[in-house]
Amino acid sequence: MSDNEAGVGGVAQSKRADARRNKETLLDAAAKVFVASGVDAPVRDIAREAGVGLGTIYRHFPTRADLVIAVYRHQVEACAEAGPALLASSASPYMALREWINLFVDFLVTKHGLASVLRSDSAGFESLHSYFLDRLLPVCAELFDAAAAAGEVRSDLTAYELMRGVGNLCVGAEGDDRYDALRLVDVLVSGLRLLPD
Amino acid sequence: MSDNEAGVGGVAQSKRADARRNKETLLDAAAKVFVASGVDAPVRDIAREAGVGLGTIYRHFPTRADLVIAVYRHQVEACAEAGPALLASSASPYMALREWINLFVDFLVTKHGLASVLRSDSAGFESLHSYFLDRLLPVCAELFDAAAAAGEVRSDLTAYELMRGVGNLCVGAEGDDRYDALRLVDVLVSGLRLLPD
DNA sequence: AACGATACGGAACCTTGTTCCGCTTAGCAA
DNA sequence: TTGCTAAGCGGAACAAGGTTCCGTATCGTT
Repeated sequence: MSDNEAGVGGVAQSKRADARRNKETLLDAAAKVFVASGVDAPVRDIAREAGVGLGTIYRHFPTRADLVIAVYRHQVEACAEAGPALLASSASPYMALREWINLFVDFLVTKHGLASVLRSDSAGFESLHSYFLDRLLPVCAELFDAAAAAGEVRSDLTAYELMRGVGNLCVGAEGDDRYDALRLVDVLVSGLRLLPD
Repeated sequence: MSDNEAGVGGVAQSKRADARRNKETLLDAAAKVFVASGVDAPVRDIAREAGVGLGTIYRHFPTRADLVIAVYRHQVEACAEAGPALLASSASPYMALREWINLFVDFLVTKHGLASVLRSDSAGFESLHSYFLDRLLPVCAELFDAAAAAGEVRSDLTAYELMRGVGNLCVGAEGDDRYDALRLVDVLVSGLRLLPD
């Protein structure tokens, strides 16, 4: 992590509030543009979307690649942080798991172009996949275990299997209108349920 | 195939001799530059290497991608054509097979960057891999079967297995100085030999 | 030898990543 | 509140690479 980030779960730190705000704005804008135009979208488009100058982007992210990586990590982070929050706020562990998986699927489908970045052997991208797993698997496991402990879901599978299952259902989404990954995942997650009968 | 190419095994046809010559020169120059600098080498470098202007490149290959594809096919083609030629000129089918496999390995190691092109989902690159197999497997089989028929090599494996074996030995070559794919392949091919004892 | 079609070279153009620098402004001190 | 100053900002300018265009040179034919 760079020098001006708080630890896990923190938010960009900086002397000046506007700088912090801009960095956040940029990450959001970049994410939006990446979804709309793919990860190859020009830096200028992101600057425009964020309403900032090119210089501002390059101060926060020295190269284009740094921005892509930051967006990816930012999204993984957001997804990870949502886990405990949902667990605390939802009516039941199962509902929390269900909602979290929706976020997760959003991320998977959205990252579309980011997947190719993961494969790339360009400098700086190689550790993203392991980061992804390291960060999200424990979160998924926490939610899943909580639901299992509450007797709401079957427990004859692992959190890893669940994540893989969801992930695989999302493969090839986007581009095939006849295939709704979100719906399939919903079916899968419904299938987890242990109905009291 | 474009409109001004002869059929399989042919060479570029064109009204004017200089145009034909230039196309050939370009393919060679591009291959050379790709090996030296990777498939991302600038078009200008290729023009310089070939000693022609940019316009010449773009007349023969409407886009950069067309050039890459043409080089790839050109090399597959050259490799394929070499098979029967070697069979006719070599001292024995086994020696022909051995020499052909050297060419094949050259191609594999050389295509290095081209491999990434094969994976790419950019327009125009998707059919290259199947072209590769369709064209080269029969050639390899012809040489292998000839050597087998002459009793020079063991015949308890298929040409496909041989190609896969050689291909796999070449994976990860280039970039690891401690690994010499060429030598390993030589060992493998030597192992094919049925020594009269 | 002359001529028309074909091909050539490379300057010019466009897009995109990156750098640079004068101007603005947040945060602090008096 | 008012200055002060360094952190930040915007965007023009630059660099690099793909692509286009067109005046010129060359080929093949008559």
